[in-house]
Amino acid sequence: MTEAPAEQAGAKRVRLDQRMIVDAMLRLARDEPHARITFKRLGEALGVDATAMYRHFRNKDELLKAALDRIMGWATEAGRESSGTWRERLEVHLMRTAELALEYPSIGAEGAVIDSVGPGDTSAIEFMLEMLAESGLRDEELLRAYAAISGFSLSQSSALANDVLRHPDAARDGSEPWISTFGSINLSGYPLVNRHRDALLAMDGLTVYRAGIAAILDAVELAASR
Amino acid sequence: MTEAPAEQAGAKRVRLDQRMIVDAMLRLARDEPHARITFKRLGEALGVDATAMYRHFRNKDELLKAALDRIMGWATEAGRESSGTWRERLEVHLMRTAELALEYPSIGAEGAVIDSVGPGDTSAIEFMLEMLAESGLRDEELLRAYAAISGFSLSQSSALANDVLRHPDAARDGSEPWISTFGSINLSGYPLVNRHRDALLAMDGLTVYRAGIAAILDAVELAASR
DNA sequence: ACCTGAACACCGTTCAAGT
DNA sequence: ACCTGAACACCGTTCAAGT
Repeated sequence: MTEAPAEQAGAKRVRLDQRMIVDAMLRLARDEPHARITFKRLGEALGVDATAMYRHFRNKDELLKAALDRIMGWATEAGRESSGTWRERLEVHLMRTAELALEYPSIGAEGAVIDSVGPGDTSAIEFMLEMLAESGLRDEELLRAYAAISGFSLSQSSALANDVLRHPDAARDGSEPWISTFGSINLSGYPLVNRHRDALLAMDGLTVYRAGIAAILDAVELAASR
Repeated sequence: MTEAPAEQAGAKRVRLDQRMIVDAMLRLARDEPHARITFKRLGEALGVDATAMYRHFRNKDELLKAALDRIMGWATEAGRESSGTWRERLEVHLMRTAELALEYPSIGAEGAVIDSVGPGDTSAIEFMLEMLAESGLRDEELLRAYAAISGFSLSQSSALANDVLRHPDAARDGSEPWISTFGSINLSGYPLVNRHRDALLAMDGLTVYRAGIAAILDAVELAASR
């Protein structure tokens, strides 16, 4: 569609650095939500050869890691800037995580695959531990709660992002159905599925995410109250 | 390594069907846990050209869907054959789901990406609804619980499988660390991460899975008791 | 020191040709 | 009716050559 847009028209040779590349990658992820990012597209967007990125990142995984870390940092900022109870602030952070995964699908999709462990990721862990410590949990219980929450949040956000990425006509607000169809299956053999058929098909991705978060946080409150 | 093994040495022309292809794919997924399955490898294993599969499946996604549905069916069988309380039986099913994803990494990795919606998948939904109905939950609460559990189980199992798939030396029993390293990050800026550093690094994938399942089922019991 | 561009070893998928 | 094999349009990655 768009002609290869050299970012600065005058510049003969573009001077790259890691920051610029990650910026371009994030921009691309947001602008082309239904396409996996390739070095070719990235190079076009930066006005640079497709292989130029290898001067600054060992491989594509390292690049994705850096981009993912930025997103994790943003999600943590949202949590830090919020006010309210520990649960409300944790929910702000977790919802922002899913929103950002949906906004940058090709990055968010990697959330379950890569552990970035940069400053953004580490600050997210710190924030979650902080909120859970406020709930009253300690030691092993604290860590189990962190595991449950971060595991769910990352892997389910990644699933939501993958859904957008793979379906060219998918909405980006988490409103894609969790179960798209029962196809040609005769549901008479599955009485409960049959009874709840319409409700199951009406359930969207973000609803599933919210349900998981709510359940886990209910369990955290229960454990903390004992 | 291995020479292209035509399955039946005598057969001039191999006669394919969907079942054979899915069988071969599952065998390959189990035997080569650190490699994504390609049509080339699948064709070699079946003694057939790489493009022969297109007679039986529209594309690779449809094939993966069929294989995933088989796995979901097995996980459901494990739950059905178990005895005990609804929670114990549900746990059997959920643990089996993760185990199978780890045993067939290249199939399990797709669990969060594809909704198979074949008989295996549908029977899994039916089983989960059945167990949750036994807990006493009804209607919206039942569906929210189902959403939380199936969302977590599928997406987190898929994350575990991806971990095996992408790391050539990864163990296949879920014992891969959830956080592999804090790299070069100076943890003095993250006091809680720093305090729990060793415990965080000691946490493995299956522990995270168990923690999530336990939390969600605790919440289900809490909701059911009201 | 850093970017280019040819080259390599793959992928999934299509399609005309075989049997 | 079903499998073959050449061909296509991609990928990530390497490396010698440029500047």
